[in-house]
Amino acid sequence: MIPCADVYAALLSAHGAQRWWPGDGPFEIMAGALLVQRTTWRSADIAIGRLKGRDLLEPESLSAADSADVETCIRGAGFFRTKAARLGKLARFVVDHGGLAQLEAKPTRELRALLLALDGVGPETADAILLYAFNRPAVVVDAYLRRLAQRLTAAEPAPADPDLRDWVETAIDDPIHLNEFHALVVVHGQRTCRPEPRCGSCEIRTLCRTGTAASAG
DNA sequence: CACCAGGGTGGTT
DNA sequence: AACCACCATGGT
Repeated sequence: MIPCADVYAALLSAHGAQRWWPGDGPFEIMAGALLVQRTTWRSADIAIGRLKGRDLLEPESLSAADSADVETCIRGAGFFRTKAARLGKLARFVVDHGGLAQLEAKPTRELRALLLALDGVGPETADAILLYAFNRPAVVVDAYLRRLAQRLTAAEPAPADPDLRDWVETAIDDPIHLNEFHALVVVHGQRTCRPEPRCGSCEIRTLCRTGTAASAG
């Protein structure tokens, strides 16, 4: 398989540095990771703004908030009942562990296990939180990366998640570049590496081998 | 109208 | 382990 470093270089050349290091603190990033599930960042960001406007984007206030108030703020981000309940559990989790500083002091392994035990936090969200909120070297394996890998390799069956993780880890090991790589994969996936049959003219198509007669050119 | 958007959970086979 | 329905709104 093509080295991940080559793909990284091609994506960077095609799209430029994304600089996705979100600000406004770890807890907001954790909440954002839950809110953005199966929706757009635009919708999630609006929900974040509404929560912040009511001072609900802090562990203490959110854990004590009325669920209906949270639902009102985040309705536009979809699955609002489910996500409101999960946000409450996330806030409670942080409070019960003595605040963010206590969590930040934990080793990555332990922190990941704690995150995975949370309602609504699976592998992708846990790694996104580790990377973006806690600045740990985590590989985010999402649908865009799977699609990109499948187009790169035309493998049948598609590469498994652990293989994708290893593929990235062997090329990139620091959080800043893992962050940038993930951002580039997402941007590329949104702009051109679209679901079939609307796969666009790909900037890194020289690296792709789709195996189909129409696009093998 | 059909499909997609930075998933995860619980139940079924 | 693989597969499925479900959660729900907003944009194209």
